[in-house]
Amino acid sequence: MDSNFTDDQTTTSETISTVSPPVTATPPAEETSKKLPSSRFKGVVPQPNGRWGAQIYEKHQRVWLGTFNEEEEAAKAYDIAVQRFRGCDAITNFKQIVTEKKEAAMEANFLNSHSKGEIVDMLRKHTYNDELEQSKRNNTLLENMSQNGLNKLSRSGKPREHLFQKVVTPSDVGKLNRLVIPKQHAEKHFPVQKGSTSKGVLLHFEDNTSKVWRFRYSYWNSSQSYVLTKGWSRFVKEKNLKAGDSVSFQSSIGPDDQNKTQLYIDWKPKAAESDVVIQPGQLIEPVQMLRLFGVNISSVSSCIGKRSNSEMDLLGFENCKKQRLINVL
DNA sequence: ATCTGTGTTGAC
DNA sequence: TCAACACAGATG
Repeated sequence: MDSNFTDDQTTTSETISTVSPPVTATPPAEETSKKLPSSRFKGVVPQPNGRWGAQIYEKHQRVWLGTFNEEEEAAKAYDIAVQRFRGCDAITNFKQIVTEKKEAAMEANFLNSHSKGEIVDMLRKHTYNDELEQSKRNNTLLENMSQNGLNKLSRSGKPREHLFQKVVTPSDVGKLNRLVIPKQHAEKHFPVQKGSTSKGVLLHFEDNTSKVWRFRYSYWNSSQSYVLTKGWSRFVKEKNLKAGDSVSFQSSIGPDDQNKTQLYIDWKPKAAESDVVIQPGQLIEPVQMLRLFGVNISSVSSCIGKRSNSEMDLLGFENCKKQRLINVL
């Protein structure tokens, strides 16, 4: 049947032309017609339009990791996901080039401090790299300022749960007075009755100075988007938010307890591409550079750093029981 | 109209 | 678990 093996590269003579012999026509296994080319990477599947999808399986279910222009990018996305999902012993597409212990530890910490859903979301939106870099900078900053794990506790000492983070778009900080909440996050963390038109609800958020912000939260049928509207522009103004900066949301108690959950909002400026040495105590100026998305997901890595429990939802990890705990920090 | 990513199935 | 395949539904 399939004489269409070897989708090798070797640009052999490709008679792409419209030959189409009337005889049973052995499909070229490429180009438009039928068979999509298989990927040589694990977790990567072809898309009808020539792009590549990444996916990983867990509990008999597929978790979609997004689509990518390059096969290699999709493979890298899978690599990141598989390490978050299955830990350090997971098989990846690319060899893990551990540049520096510190870097590796930072990425490991980054992975461990985000839920699977958050990592998947970053991969889908192609923002993983950006967020990782920001995380690294923040870690460095915190490190310089000494003191440890104050990032997970609110000032009042109550434990916070990170809900999600968004890199704000130009329109989020423009004159529209609205912040679009990515659908996935909105429906997970800020449930609202979709049918009940645009009245929305009033949500209270506390910022890192204990100031309380009230935003109207509603669903816009016209754009099929969840948005924070009334009150948002004031936040943008006071914090001097610029496109590329990030806003993040946390909650105090369990995510299910809608009633008593205290919500928090935080923000951080867009990290610069390189350099920018921040001295301890120095004020951080929001960077005004505007980039689209990150370039490539380079060296994924490492399982240095221990995995903190902190998660009830995941099924057991078989691996990772004997991780070397290297203290880098 | 285009494309994503889900439904589904069968192999490993 | 995994990818191949088809296409419903999301997106622009």
